[in-house]
Amino acid sequence: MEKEISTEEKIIAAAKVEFLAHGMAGARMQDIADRAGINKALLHYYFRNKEKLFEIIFQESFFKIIPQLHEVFNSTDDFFMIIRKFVFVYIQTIGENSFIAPFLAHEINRDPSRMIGLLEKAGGKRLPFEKMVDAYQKALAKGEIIPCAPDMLLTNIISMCVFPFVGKPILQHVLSKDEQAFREFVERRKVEVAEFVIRAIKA
Amino acid sequence: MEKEISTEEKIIAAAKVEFLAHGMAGARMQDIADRAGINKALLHYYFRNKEKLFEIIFQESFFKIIPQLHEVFNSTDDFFMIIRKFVFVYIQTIGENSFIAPFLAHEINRDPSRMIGLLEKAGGKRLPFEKMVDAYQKALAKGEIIPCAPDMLLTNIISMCVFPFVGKPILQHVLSKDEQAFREFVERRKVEVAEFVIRAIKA
DNA sequence: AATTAGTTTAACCATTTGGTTAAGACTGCA
DNA sequence: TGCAGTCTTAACCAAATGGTTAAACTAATT
Repeated sequence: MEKEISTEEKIIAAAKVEFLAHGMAGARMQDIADRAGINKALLHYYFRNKEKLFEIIFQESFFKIIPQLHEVFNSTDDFFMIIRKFVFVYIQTIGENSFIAPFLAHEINRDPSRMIGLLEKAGGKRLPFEKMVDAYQKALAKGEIIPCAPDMLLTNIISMCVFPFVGKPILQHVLSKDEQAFREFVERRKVEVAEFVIRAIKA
Repeated sequence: MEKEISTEEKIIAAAKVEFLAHGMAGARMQDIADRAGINKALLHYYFRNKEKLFEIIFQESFFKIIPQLHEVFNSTDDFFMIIRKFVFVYIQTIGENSFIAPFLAHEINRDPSRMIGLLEKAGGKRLPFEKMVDAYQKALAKGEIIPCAPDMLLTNIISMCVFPFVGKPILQHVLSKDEQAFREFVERRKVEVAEFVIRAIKA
């Protein structure tokens, strides 16, 4: 039985590779067409123009690594377990699509309004942080953690989860890690980052 | 007494703005010329081509926020003070040039070899990490800290210092901070990140 | 077989973009 | 004053790039 990949799917896949590698400005429609095994005219037949095609890739990438937050913070686990799960799932997800983080970082800095538009349209207005603050306050009331600004805490956690992928080439070089060693490093971080955070905030 | 800004300086300043805002692929030579108040031919008279001009901006940006590491780790301070100084200086430096971090992140991911070439040419081959390991081992021997992988520790510290600038638009939105609030947030981080790290590793 | 709608292609077009040319202006200096 | 080197400009060029057109192919539908 065959795979049956539609032309549209081939285009999307090719566009993803090109846009993630070179960004909106650096990607070439001709290269996308070549990679998809079609010609430029067909590309424009399926997706009117570069902007439209980019929008699709951006959106798909964005929602692949942004909104995992909600579910984790909804659970009835204690605060430390929430942190463990959050870190694990987040590093796992980004690691499976490791080119997305630097791509999004660049494109969002270039035009933040695109991201804001997406969030406003799709999401129930920025719940994740509020949910996280709730969990934090409960833990504080139970005396499990020391007082610390939740915005600081969340920023620290996200930074440690995301940055290794954005700064991968620098870290790889500074720490003398080849591809294999870097993968193992990321694997360890799935649990060690959480323990690091917990040691920093436990009462 | 006049300012006396040479044409060359005007070009560099203009190129910096355009390249940092749009990246190599997105920046336009015409825009750089316009911003510098000259025409394109003069631009090419001073800097042969786009690549050459980009190289200069990249290099200047790179060495502005990368090698602060050396000096801090050389001091005779105890480990905790080293961390405090490192975090403070690093966030301070990046904060003063807040567009450099996302610019470098993008360009280094696009072509890591450029960074590696720069480091090999200019630096005494990746000392910072070794220096940091030394300081770590001394602190461990004195029983000041618990055992923890130095590569993890360094990655955590750098992540928390750098990421807020790379992911600024996202963080700003998630945490509902306007420009002013974000500046104050960064200001607080200059000391709080270090204390966070210290709590996580102290014996 | 004829019709029709969706799909695919080769050739073409207009604009943008990095880069060049040739000539003029300004400067210090003999 | 004239000369030489530096600086500056308007006009121009070739290639790349996003996008279009019109024709042709394919597969169901009548």
